[in-house]
Amino acid sequence: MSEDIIKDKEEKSGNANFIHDFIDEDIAKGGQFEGMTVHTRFPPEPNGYIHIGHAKAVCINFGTAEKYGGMCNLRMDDTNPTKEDEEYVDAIKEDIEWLGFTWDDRFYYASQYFEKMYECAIELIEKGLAYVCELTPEQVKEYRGDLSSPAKSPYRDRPIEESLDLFKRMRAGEFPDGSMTLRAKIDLASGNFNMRDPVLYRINRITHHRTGNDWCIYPMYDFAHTIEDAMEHITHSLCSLEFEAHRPLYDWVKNNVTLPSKPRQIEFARLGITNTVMSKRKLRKLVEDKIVAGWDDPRMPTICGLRRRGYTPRSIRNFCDRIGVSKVNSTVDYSFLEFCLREDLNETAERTMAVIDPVKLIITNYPEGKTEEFEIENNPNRPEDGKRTITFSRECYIEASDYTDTPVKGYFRLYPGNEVRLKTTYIVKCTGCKRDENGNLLEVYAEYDPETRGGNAPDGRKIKGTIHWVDANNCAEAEVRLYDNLFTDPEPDTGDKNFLDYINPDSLKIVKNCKVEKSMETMKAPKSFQFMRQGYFCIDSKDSCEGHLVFNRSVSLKDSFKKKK
RNA sequence: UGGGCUGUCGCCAAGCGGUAAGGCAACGGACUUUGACUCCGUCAUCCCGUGGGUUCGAAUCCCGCCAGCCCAGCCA
Repeated sequence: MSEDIIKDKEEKSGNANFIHDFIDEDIAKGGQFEGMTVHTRFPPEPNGYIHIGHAKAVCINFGTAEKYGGMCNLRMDDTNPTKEDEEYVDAIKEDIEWLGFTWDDRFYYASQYFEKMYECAIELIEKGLAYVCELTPEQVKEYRGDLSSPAKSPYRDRPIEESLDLFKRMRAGEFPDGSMTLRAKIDLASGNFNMRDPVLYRINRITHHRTGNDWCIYPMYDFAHTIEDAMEHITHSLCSLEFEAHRPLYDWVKNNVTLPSKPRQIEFARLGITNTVMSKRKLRKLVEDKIVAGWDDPRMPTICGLRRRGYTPRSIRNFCDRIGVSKVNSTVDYSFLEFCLREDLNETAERTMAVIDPVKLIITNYPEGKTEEFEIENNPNRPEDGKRTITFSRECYIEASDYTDTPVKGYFRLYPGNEVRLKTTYIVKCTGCKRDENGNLLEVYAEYDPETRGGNAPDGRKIKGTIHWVDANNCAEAEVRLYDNLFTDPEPDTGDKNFLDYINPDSLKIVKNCKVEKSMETMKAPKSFQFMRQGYFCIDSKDSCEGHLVFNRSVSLKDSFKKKK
């Protein structure tokens, strides 16, 4: 990660982080972490695209390693071939890389430890800590017991030699799928169901995307994950809160199997965002039901969706950093994510003028056929971004909302008799407009003051309104996509709500025939633009956001104007 | 009902016994060649889920209660 980002973190986040406190304690007391540098990992299961919730986990794991001068591995947790596919692996790597994190050569698959895991299982059996169970899935469920009564497991006292033999034959493929499992012998009466002799291995004949048909038995998460972490010498395994109840099992495996290290698992709260669903199941439903165009639809909270929406890697990283790390279930306001983006764009995005709802403005006293050139800064906040040349002539396009016949108090854009500045060029005085028989605005007329080239009045008169425009004789046409939240309910993801009932029918509006500066034609993107609140436009080039147009008037200012009335 | 975890402003979040940081949102105002941005101000004063207790002093320690979340996949 680059220095500016580290600096950002220090400056922008005043939040403490309890994980750091734990690690500080571990370092201080030495013990199992004596002489070890902090080592973390991000272990996604390659069964879908990663979203902003994963980004939080990525930032925490990579960020923690970085803070302590350690390393963070990227590991595909592919222990269940039923759900996984190699196609997601590349997508996940691409998204994490885009976020700005690197893992160098520390990229692993859980499946590469299958042989080691098998050996660990043998060790447990030999120690009398695991046994082969022949209960059917239904029976296991039936025997599990409940809150007040312990589980039953008729095979747990099977002789070690017998379990050993059976387990080897399970691996050899002698038994059908689902007929047997390897179970840990822990505590059938535990209040924690995860400790009631949990399954360690199941038989499942499915071709694995990495190991093909080498295996017909696959390890379960709790058993496998602990071994993966230990094999990679992970010191701190940072995961989300729902694994809290699994920690005793993680520790059990860690303490009963001979492993190269003993990692510590620390859990943090996962991310929720208002008006958004974050569960993979629900996101998949949105894609399958064609409610959105795909996983990378700009309304999706996926990293690839946010990328097309115009989010920058830095804005997402800053967001993840500033929401803090705690154990409280929380739902962050979408407006906070937007704030983090605006903050970044305001600083870095190059501006271009564009008109969404164009109406022609004719400057009646400007010579026909004449064209002038003006230099305009690409980013007023960053002179080093240079300037570009735009043209000005007798006709230009302005927003229809920048004209009114009858101004209400506080309106200081165009109306008959009023003066307004066309950004960077001249001050013009409105002289009227033309409408069709239905009252639709066709053209607006104005006269310019030749003495005000550059937008300054020699007599020092104040001009309250400045509006954006594009040269009608030198512009391009574009389609603009206006995006809003996909859901109308703040928490479509929770409770017994049917999240599909809260789909926002206005989450996408396509506006054609928008006018944009000619220079935008030369940008790589197709003529399609996305829109975000506060007037930031992005050019949607399918894979990435090629640029941003900052354009304040049309929505946010209209809104604030309404409020002032 | 068993086990685990959590409760500080509308939303995040500091605080770790000494008298409630910060950010977002909101609301005022100043400034402004995009009514944006920026800047200034307001925003928990019988209070930190709640009831007790300990203490000179508690959001912070102790006990009880209430609320919410997670766990009974051969998912992760």
